[in-house]
Amino acid sequence: MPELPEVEVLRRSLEPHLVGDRVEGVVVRHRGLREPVDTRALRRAATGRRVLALRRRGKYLLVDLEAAWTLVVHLGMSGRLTLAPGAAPPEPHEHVAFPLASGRRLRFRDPRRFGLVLALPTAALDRDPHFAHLGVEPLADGFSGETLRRAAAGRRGPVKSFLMDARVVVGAGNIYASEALFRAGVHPERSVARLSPARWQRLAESLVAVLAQAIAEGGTTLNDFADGEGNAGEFQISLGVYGREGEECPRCGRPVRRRVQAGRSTFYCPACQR
DNA sequence: CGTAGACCCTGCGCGC
DNA sequence: TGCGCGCAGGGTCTAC
Repeated sequence: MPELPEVEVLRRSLEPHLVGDRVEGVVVRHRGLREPVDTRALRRAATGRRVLALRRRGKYLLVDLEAAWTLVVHLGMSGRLTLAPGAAPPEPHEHVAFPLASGRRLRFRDPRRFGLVLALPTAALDRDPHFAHLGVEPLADGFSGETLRRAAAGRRGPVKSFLMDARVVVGAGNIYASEALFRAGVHPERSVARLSPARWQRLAESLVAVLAQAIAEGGTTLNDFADGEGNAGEFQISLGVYGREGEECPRCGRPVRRRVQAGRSTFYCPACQR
């Protein structure tokens, strides 16, 4: 479900409802996520704390709490984080829930259990192994083609894998990597060693533009993405190539192709992307 | 060192 | 209708 735009849409939708509320407890129904849920650590960090702010780093949602604790939530492929009335019965796959002083419940649901919920000291986030290796934020000031070009120096391999490498730049997953490459006219299998500075710049600008537009349109809802209030996104209407194998390229009209790269589907137009 | 592939897990849509 | 297969928005570990 979630790449950078979806997590950012979620953050914005939850923020006004969550900030100022207080976590009253932690309910863990299934601790077998990407990493085992540490119930005691979550309770110690969160119980009785007010929510101070919601932030995002890459595809991680960060819930800053009093006493310098931060809840870290990653949605994996199928995770959802929503606010529910406190009396609502647990949904299927509602693995972790946080009852709130307002009477509501923040619930984490994740059928595939590739997601993550943990607590860390706020000041230690950058040093934590989950974050220490992460690359630049594409929507931060200063991100440019030069950022990408420098990171690619001495590297090999296809540019699509490079764009999805969180050690380089965070936030682009399978959808937005394909879309940024399409907008930039860059073939997904082109080697990073063979891209001119001008084309790196086009690629960086395309990535920023596609992420920003996706956020503005509420994210991409292919199957089940919804923000914290349950609203679906609309960016899927604006997708140029992703999931459109065989359909007409919106630019040249020739059929969009799909091929598997590093185990993931890549969609592209062989005529427009070189 | 960097890259490719397997793997974690459940659910859905498709073709037979 | 039922069943098996392939596929799915992520990340990490291992083998080369």
